[in-house]
Formats: sequence, C-alpha cells, structure tokens
Amino acid sequence: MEKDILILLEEISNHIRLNPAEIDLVKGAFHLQKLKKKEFLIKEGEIIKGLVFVTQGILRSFALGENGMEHVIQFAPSRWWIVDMFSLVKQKPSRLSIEALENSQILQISKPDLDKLYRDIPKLERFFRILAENSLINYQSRLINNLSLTALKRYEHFCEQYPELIQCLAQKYIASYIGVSPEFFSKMMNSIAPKR
Amino acid sequence: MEKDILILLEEISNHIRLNPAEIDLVKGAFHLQKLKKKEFLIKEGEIIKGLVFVTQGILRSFALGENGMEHVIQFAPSRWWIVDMFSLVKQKPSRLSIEALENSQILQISKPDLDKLYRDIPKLERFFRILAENSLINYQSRLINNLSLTALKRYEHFCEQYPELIQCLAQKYIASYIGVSPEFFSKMMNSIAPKR
DNA sequence: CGTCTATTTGAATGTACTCAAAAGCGGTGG
DNA sequence: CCACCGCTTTTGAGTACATTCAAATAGACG
Repeated sequence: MEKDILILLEEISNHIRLNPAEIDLVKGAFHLQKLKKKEFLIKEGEIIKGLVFVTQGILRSFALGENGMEHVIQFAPSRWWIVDMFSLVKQKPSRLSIEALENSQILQISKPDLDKLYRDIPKLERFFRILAENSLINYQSRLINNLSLTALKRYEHFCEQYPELIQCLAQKYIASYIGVSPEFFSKMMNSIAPKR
Repeated sequence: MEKDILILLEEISNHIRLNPAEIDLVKGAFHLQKLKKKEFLIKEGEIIKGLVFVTQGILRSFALGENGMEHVIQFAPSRWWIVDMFSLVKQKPSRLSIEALENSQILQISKPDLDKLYRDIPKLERFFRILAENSLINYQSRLINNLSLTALKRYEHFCEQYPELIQCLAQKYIASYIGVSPEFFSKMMNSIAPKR
C-alpha cells in the first residue's frame, strides 16, 4: 500500500533529502509483504534475502542456543529495520530467525536491489551508514548492560528504553531479550510487585 | 610518519578507490599521535574527540561497572578502528575509556574533520558504512555468544577469532572481555590445562 | 468448553562471584 | 646483578544469582 512507502520515505527524509526521481527509485526497489502472527520471515540457516523495514506489527529476531533455547536479539515494531547483517553482508547462512509476533506488514529490499540503489543514489550510503552506526550504539549499550548489570537492572533499562513494547510482548520474550529464563523472570517480577 | 598513513590508505583502498586529490584530503584530515603504555586516550565522561585508527601497538576500550569493575569492550591492535560511537555520534559523555596497552601509534580524525571529509569525498560514506556494518556484525555475534554460551566456550571462540591477541594480552583483560572475573578465569584455565 | 501455550511456584543444582591471602612475575633502582 | 616493590595470577572457602526440572495454575483462542 502507498501508506507504507510513505512511512519509509518519512524515515529516510529524517537524514537525507531525496528528489522526486530518487523517490521513485526507492519506491520501486522495496516490496510490500504481509506476515501473519507466528509466520517466519527467515529461519536460521537460510541466507537473508534482503533488508526489512517494518511498517505495521512487530517482528523479532532470535538465535537458537545449543540446548534449543531461544535468545531474542531484537524486537522490531513499526518504523524499525530488522535483518541479520551477517547473513546479508556476507551472504552466508543466517544465525538468526525472524518471526512476526503479530500480523505485520514489511517493506523488503533484496540485496541486489539495495546494491543497485547505492549506485543510483549514493546519498543512501549516508542514510544506511547512520542507520548502522545507531544500531551499533544499541548493541554496544546492550553488551555493556549484559556484562555489568544484574537481571533486574537490565529489565529496568528495558522498561525505560522501550516503554511501549512492554505491554504488547509476552513476558517470555522480554525474559529472553534481557537474558534470563522465563521462570526466573517470573519470580523477579513477583518479587518487585508482589501479586496484588 | 608517512608509513602510518600508508597503512590507513591501504585499509581504505580495500573498499573504495581514491584519486590523488582525495588521498591528499584524507592525509590532511588525520593526525598522528603517540601513546605510551597505560596512557589514556579518553576517560569515561569525556566527549570523544574523533575516530581513531591504530597503526602500531594495541588499545583497549572498557566500561566501568557500578562496583568499579572494568568491562573490556574492544581490543584494537594495528589496523583496527576504535571509538565510542555513542559519544562520537551524539557528542555526549563517553561511557567508555580508551587506554593504550602498549606503546602505540594512532591516526585520529576529529568529528568536524570527518564531517567535512564526508562532504568532500562522498565515497567515504560507503567506506564507513561498511565499517559500521562489520562492527555491528561483531557486536551481534558477541551478544549471541554472551547470551548462549558458557564462559569456557566464549573463551574458545575468542581464541579462534583472535589467536594473535592471546599471547600479548594479560589474562585479566581476556577474562574481562569474555565477561568473567580474573579469579574465575584463572580457575577455568587450570581446569582445562592443569599446571604442567 | 477444551486444548494449547504461557506463567507461576518450589526444590535442588550449577555457574560464576566475592573476599582474603599467598605465590609468581617483571621491571626498576641501587 | 640482585633485591625489592607493585601488579598479576593462583588458590580456597563461602555465597549469590540464575538455571533446571517438575508440576500446578492461569489465559487465550478456536
């Protein structure tokens, strides 16, 4: 739908200015796709097809541990990007799976189309550089938190950083994101807000 | 020294092609700096001056936990970049400190000069986009490892990934990087290779 | 209403931490 | 060249944070 593309263009225009011809190129390169709740966009081991921008709903990416445990790497609500950068850049099998947590709509651009877009609109290098830098900042912050904070403090950080996500996520996903078992998370929650 | 700049240009030329005029611009934007062992490039709370490329020696970046514990975020041997991206991009106080572990030489470019360079040589957006993407991949990989692997496996991964670093780093730094206390790390090492 | 999944609760366990102290190692100055 | 000092590594005992397993309870969805 046209509305989804507008959301994307709005995001891009926060960082760079595109002229009408360039806007058309961008429009043509991204493809709308609908995902149903619990549908997978990609599964671990596959090679990522392209870069994904979420316009509606929520996706999550996660890695499987040896014991089969899922570790949530990222939540992507509307207006967020999601991808396994490793798989996209190196074109090797993904360590991550990506799944819709709600019925969602995404705009996807394939790697060849993205590479072409970089050639046609060099300004986009700037946009995606900034995007990668910001993502980098988030990962670094999360790494520091994981190394230095207790589970409770990591949860509190999460609440501050993503207040709107808390209400719409099953708590096992939040537990996984902050890096604890669902059982422990449950106990932790009850210990700070004893059952009412 | 001229040699240091050549190392930098070599790195850049792995990804983009610069003409002689552009090379001169790059040369002019980076400044050589020497650091003595244990000298700090920046301390937590300061605002990062610029982006750093190491040409000789080794630096490390680390964050301080609440208890005063140091958490190594990155090692940067020769040919690596090091920075607190958060502080550089947002121009806010750094969460990280950066210290030389050996006598080292670095090339530094200030944020204003970097911004100017982006304007003068748009191709550099591409180079630093790729750089940020690769760094992102590393952080993500490390995050997954921290979430899903035991300390011993994280150490084994570290050995595979940075074999050349192991011999020249004090083990307390390796312990900190993989996220365990030096005491525990020592016990772990003796348990896999009992004293000879 | 029944089934499936998510959450809670409890007990036993494990991985890694803290604190304290001893031993090892390396560099520096006499 | 040796002795000393400071820092790193080792060792041990006690502890904490979080996990695992099992089972009960609660919710959500068709």
